Amino acid sequence: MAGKVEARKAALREKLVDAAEIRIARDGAGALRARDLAQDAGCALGAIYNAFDDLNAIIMAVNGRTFRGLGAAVRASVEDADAEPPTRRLILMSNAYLHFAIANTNLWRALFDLQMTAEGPVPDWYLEALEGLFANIARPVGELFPGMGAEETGLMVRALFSSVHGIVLLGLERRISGVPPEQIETMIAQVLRQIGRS
Amino acid sequence: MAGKVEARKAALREKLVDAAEIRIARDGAGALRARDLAQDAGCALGAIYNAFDDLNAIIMAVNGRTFRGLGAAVRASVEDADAEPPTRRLILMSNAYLHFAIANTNLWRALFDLQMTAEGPVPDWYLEALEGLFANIARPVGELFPGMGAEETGLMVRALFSSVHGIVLLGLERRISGVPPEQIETMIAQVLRQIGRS
DNA sequence: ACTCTATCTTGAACCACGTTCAAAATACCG
DNA sequence: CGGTATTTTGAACGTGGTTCAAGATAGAGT
Repeated sequence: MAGKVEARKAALREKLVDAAEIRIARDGAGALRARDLAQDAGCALGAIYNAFDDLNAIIMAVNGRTFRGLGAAVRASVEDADAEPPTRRLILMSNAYLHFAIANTNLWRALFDLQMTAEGPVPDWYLEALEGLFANIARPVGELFPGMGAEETGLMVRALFSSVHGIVLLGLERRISGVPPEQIETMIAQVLRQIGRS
Repeated sequence: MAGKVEARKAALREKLVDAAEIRIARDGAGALRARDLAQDAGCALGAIYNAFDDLNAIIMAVNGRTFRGLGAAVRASVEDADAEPPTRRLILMSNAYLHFAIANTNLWRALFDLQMTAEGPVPDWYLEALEGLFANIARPVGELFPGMGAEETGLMVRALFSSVHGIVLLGLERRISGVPPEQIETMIAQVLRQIGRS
């Protein structure tokens, strides 16, 4: 039984990430407590630090799952929409982004919270997941601006993603924006339609 | 000497906010420590809680200053630009926003960090400051879309602000965006010019 | 099967931090 | 100047992430 240790460790890691996902989804990443996690996973407090470097590493593992789900949601929103005009596809993806953020607010927020906490480099899979999102946006943008150079197109893709992200981010902050969620779709459509208007 | 106590208290408050501003600007709001602050202000640890409810209240006081500075910077950017076309004025304001964020990254970040921490309502002055920013944007937007209803215009104003905010936010996160600061202006201009194109 | 060694697991302990509070100092009033 | 109210103080409390030495366990060699 050479892999027994490995298997136990992997099982513990999975239990910890499961528990962390549930807690982050319910209470936000800032409310994650090592002692709660140990209790949920049925392990000792110190065992967490055998499986992961620190709590942040667990949050990053949860972020990995979240990013996969987000990517799938965005991709699915345009899966059968090849025939739609590019602006329409951008709006479909943005709405998918919005509804993912609404349905998983705390998990989604954790994705962009690595900012102020950690200093170290962002893991590769994180950047790759982001590039995956950008790739979806790049197709309709390329159709909208056929004459645009590659570099400028890349900037436009990032600019559009950031714009939609900003609208969703502030829009979900009801206390600040004062805008009901239904109106967020309207704002996204306003901006994207103006941009895509030929 | 009836006002002596008041004056001392006010002086302490000011010293605390000064010290907090310096520390937040240098290390970020998350690195603010009550003990450091007490040392900087030359008061006892507990005295902080005589002057303010808690550390968050000090951060909010700093946010008040930051918001005033941000509002002034944005206003100044279009002060002598009445003759410019609306799109140009939107770009001027956005660039002012960007450069304020670049020059005061940590202070600017703190403005939008009240999200996950506190639950209570946002103070009135905060919402008013935000409305002040929106009012600046509303003028050029009104000129760009003369036929638009008041409600729709309001949404467009918020949508544009959120878009620029998103571009600046992710743009300054070099680790994520991989876009050099000079390119952020380009992204803003790309989006705003597309939207304002008549 | 039985060591023996390396590894894992455990939870008490450590440290940092926000916040509180009773005592000491100070201010204000008669 | 004496007495009361307020403020200031910093030690102490509670919480929470992380560590570590001791005990438990697994796998290899015989």
